[in-house]
Amino acid sequence: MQSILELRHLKTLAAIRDTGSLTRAAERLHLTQSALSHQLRQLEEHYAMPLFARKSAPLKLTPAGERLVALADGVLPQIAGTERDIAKLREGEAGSLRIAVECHTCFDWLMPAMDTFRGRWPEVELDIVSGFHADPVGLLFDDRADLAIVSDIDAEARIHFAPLFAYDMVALLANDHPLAGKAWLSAEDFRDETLITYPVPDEMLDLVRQVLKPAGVNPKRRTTELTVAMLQLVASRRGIAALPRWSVQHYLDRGYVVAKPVTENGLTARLYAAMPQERAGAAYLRDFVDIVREVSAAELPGIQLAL
Amino acid sequence: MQSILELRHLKTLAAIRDTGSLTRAAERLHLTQSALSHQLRQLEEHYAMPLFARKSAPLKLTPAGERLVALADGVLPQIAGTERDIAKLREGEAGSLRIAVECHTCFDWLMPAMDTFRGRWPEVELDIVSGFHADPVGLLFDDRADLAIVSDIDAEARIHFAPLFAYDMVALLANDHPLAGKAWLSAEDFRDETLITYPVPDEMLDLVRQVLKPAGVNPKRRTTELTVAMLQLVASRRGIAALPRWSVQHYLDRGYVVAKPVTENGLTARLYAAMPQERAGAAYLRDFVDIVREVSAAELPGIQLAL
DNA sequence: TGAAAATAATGAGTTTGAATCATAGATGCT
DNA sequence: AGCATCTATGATTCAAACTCATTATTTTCA
Repeated sequence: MQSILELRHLKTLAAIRDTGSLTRAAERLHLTQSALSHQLRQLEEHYAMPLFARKSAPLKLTPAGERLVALADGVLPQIAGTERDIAKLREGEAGSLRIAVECHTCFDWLMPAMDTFRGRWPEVELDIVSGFHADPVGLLFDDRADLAIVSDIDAEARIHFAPLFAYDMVALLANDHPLAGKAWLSAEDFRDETLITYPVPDEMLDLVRQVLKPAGVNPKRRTTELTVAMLQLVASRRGIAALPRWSVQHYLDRGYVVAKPVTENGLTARLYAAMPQERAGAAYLRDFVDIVREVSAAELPGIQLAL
Repeated sequence: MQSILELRHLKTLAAIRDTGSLTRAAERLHLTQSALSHQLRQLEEHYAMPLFARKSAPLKLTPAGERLVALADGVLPQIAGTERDIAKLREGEAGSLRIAVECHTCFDWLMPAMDTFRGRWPEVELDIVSGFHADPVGLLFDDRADLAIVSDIDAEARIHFAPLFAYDMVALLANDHPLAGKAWLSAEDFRDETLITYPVPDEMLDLVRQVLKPAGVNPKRRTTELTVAMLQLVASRRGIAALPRWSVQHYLDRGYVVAKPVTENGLTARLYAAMPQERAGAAYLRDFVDIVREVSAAELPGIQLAL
């Protein structure tokens, strides 16, 4: 009558607690909903107790379930810590992580991710390659950066692209803007407007690169460094901006401006971490990618981890 | 490239550290040596590092192995604690554990086992049924005890016998005793000696019940309550005693008296915990049995857990 | 040092059981 | 009510954990 409990079960329980449903937990663990249901049934049979109050959404834990989740919260970080320590033994404590960033909004999630990383890998030299570069991947080849945050994959043989997350870009308009009545905006809608952007090359603006340029639309421009300034200009009817929905959700909730999808199907931006192929196996680089995904999923509303 | 580590591996590593060999660890885990060897190889491949320094006995851990064992030491008790808590949720905190003991030497391991038990199950009423009873199992039927420590299994249908451990009984003689030259003692050797025992009925003395009585040998007796007093009498050439080897190892190491096996193959005593069948499933009773086995294996030299 | 004994590693074969697939049953939402 | 979403169940598949049989290695002891 020995224990059947394995770490697998603890990971499942923690995921269910985090996501509130078997289906979403299964997705996160790259398993099927059925697999988790079977796991749960096995545990409940073994302990001869229910672990979740069924017939309720979100799934609610029983005291026994709570106890197991508390165990998971205690144990899983210890496991992760040990595996990091072993990677350090294998690869050495040190290393460098110079991050090249091309997008302004990236700093919103990059800072907390770097904080977490610094705590876990204190010996790794952590830095941001300053300035906005038209070709951040080039910095990898020149050994001026170890990792670049990019928004598309160019088929570079020597570069490994690790998916981070995806999110919707939305166009922002003044509440009383004539286009505010439309369900979504087309490229043509931008032709006679002023486009408010960050001061970066066109190739780095998803809206321009993926929508306006292909349609031959090239509106007037106005630039600013700050997201709040862009919102201020939009609200003052000085033009239209396009930003990640998560970066402006706060202002949308307060009715400060309105958001419209770009094109009928919306405009989805995808972010990747680009690394030199031969170093992509390094534990601290892979852990950085994991941290970014964790932190972003927790802090940015409405992003998708699967892309 | 996610973790393959499971609790199974941690249990294996801890067992190897405790026993110092794959073979003994496998025995303890009720697996084959081959299974553990495969497990280890899998782990070492996954971490791309050796976990043990081969070509040495006892097996010596590498730093990575040490780290994993440290993890096991941190995690496994948490698992056990959680499973106890769940059992308490299922069966209630309370209960009673009145222990009937028939052997004097049992107190040597019973006290520390009870201490550990009290820490883990503070709500269970813990008691020793005092006095030495000729039929401790009878106390179970009368509901005057919940568990009895006995040295043999009578085929009682309503009683469950959980094996505790086995050990060798040895005869103790003064260093210059005439029989001290023999390799082992037969029943006949006792005929003209004085047998020094605890003051209990003959049925409770393994030597008498299993060796002397069958051979029709009934030597003179002298009794005392205390083990040290028995050793004192033996050393003073007042007679021969028979005690568990583990209980007198300390004195043997110091050459205070000499020990001889009884009969050519020795006299092996076996201890069992007897419980009413219908209550044998209770988590705290099963945990008590586990605690006794753990504590005894750790404190009593030369006992066997498998019997 | 060399032979015998003990222990670990290896590879093939078997079995277990964890996951998936397909589907039925619940539950919640408008 | 009825549709959409989520969970449970049973059959099936498949990976991998274990055992068995054997070889290789290490330790012990004459």
